[in-house]
Amino acid sequence: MAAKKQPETHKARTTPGGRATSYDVARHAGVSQSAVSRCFKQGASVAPRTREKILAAARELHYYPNAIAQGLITRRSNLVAIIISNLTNLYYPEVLAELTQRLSAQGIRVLLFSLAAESDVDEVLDQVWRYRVDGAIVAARLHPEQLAAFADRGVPVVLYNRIGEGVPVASVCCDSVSGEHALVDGLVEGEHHIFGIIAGPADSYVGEERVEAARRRLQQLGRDCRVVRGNFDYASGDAALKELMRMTHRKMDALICANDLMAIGAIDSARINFGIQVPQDLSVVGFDGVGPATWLAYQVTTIRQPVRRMTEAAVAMLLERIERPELSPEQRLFAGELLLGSSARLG
Amino acid sequence: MAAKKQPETHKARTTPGGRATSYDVARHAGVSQSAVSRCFKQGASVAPRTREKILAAARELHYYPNAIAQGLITRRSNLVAIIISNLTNLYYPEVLAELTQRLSAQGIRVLLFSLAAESDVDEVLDQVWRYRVDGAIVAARLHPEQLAAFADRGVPVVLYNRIGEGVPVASVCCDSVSGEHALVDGLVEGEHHIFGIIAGPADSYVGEERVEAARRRLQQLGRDCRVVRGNFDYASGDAALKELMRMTHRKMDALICANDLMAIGAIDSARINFGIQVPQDLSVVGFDGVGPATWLAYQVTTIRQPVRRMTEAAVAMLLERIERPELSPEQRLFAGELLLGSSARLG
DNA sequence: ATCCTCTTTGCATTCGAAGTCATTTCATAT
DNA sequence: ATATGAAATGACTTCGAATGCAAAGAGGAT
Repeated sequence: MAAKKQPETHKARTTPGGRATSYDVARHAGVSQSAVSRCFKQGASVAPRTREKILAAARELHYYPNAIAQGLITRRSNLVAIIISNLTNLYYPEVLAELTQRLSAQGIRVLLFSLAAESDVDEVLDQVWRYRVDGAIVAARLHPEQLAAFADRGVPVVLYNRIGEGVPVASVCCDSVSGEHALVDGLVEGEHHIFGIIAGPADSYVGEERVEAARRRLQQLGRDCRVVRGNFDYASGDAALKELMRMTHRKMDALICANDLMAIGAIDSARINFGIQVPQDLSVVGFDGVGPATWLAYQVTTIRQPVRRMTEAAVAMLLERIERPELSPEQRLFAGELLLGSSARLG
Repeated sequence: MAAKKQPETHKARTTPGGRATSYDVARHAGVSQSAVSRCFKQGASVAPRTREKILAAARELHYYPNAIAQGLITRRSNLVAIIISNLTNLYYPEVLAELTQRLSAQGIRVLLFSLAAESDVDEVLDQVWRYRVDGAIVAARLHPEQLAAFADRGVPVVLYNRIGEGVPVASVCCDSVSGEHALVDGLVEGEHHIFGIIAGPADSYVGEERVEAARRRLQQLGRDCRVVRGNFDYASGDAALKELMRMTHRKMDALICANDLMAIGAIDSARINFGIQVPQDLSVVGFDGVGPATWLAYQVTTIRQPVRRMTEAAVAMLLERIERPELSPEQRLFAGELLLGSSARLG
């Protein structure tokens, strides 16, 4: 009947209000705490009858293993930090949702950190260390020292759409170069002459990379271009377009934008503020393949990032590194898909 | 020199790779572990000189208190679960970012759960219990039993833009009724005659509430209307518009949409598929006040939800209830702001 | 110097589950 | 019936920080 003897420090608490512990379940089922623990561990040795008893007791007491206590003893929190700078980017929510669901499917929980300003990174990292996350997926700019901190602490990181500048880090990116080449080549073949570029903010890795790629390709093909900087949002697309129209005396006939949102802002601005026809008078291309890019009013010709494959790769790489921290940094580059919309006349 | 005597079970580990514990810091500073603990606790009694020594040692060893261990002993994880059904909704990313930042500012971390399907709720809750979150903010549909589970376990919840159907629960919502009244009144005064409504999915609380409010108001004012169901996304706005045009033999001149995204889909569809002028031939109104609603091409007349105030309230209510679990459920209703765009001719 | 109070400090215990090790149970082989 | 190995089980310790309690120290008043 009664279990041999259990340290009586754990007094009976039949869980009203408070939550049941493995001791409660053990007492209820007339077994030891160890048995309860084993019962919830895959592949442990428990007799079928005992398991039944324990599971019944657990169900009755609404027992759920305390992940906090598990984390403490196993040194595995099953938590992964996701650090994203600006969730309002329109492209990130999709990424976040995908990552979260994929990690969940692997039994891993997401600790979300959303930055209002890049300067908040250090405070965020402070918390990341405290929670002993098993790893991190980062879509925000990290200084080399910050990356080094991850390495020092043995916390695997995977960067999303950025690389460790100078420091080797695992990362997944969408290939800006091939994407921009496809766009530029198409535009050039489409007989455009005056090129404009709307760049992203200077501190954006992909922004700079895309613009550089486009610019170089244009140069290779003997085309000149004007560049104006935006900040990835709709309003800056509008503003940049106005600026470019001024700079080119309204002669610009091809516009390359560092992301879709600015492309959309520019298209609206061209049509509404200047009465310009897109794509007849002006071809506009973007990058990302966000939802609004396919809206009837825009149908932006753009490069769609393979978000599903990228997030899948990010999660896979992270999990690999959690299991085997010695794995060397690897960079995976995914080609985007050219989405032929009707915002540009490609050749 | 050496500290009196410390249980020698904690062997010297100078933290290379592994992370320093309070014992490591204690040894390094020549004090007891308790002192280290107190040093990191607000308002504890530590002599200034000792504090200095300890902080220096902590800095040197890169010590960060283990939040997992803290959570175990204090029974406070400082974690809050945020459960959101569809992050792709365009409205939620903003909410999520706000919530996350506000909670962070309060020293609370966010455990994010994003649902692919509503049926996943139970699995998610399982994890919520395991992680002993201090509370939860939920923007997803919960059954009464699921809500009861929160109450049983003493985990405070705040619902966002939904209410506990039947069960009293703390919640913040944007007032659909006053919002729709303003829109409907404006449309009626603007001399519209054939009204259409694009509803949200049947399982959306706000969707149903908005449509009901609009419908009743129209009825009060003696106007009839046709209702077609969408699912809150762009494509369904397009589809619903087509359906409504068919139903009204293209005579509809006022369209009320349960959210902005469908309003935008409908506007595009009207203009592009039917060559209808908005707002000259058809007035369209939405709800939410999401980013794209203010784009030049749309300028949707809509009700903007006071997201900042709502998230602030949600966080405040949750924290209150974490401190004082006995607080009774409260429902806070925020009036939205009528955003006069140019997608509708209001009187 | 003595006594008393208030502040510092350390010891020991606690949180809840995992896992090591030793012991018991049980089925099978002889 | 006995030996043997495998399976099942329990006692105990551990993870890292917080905290009640008692002891030690620091000032102040007398």
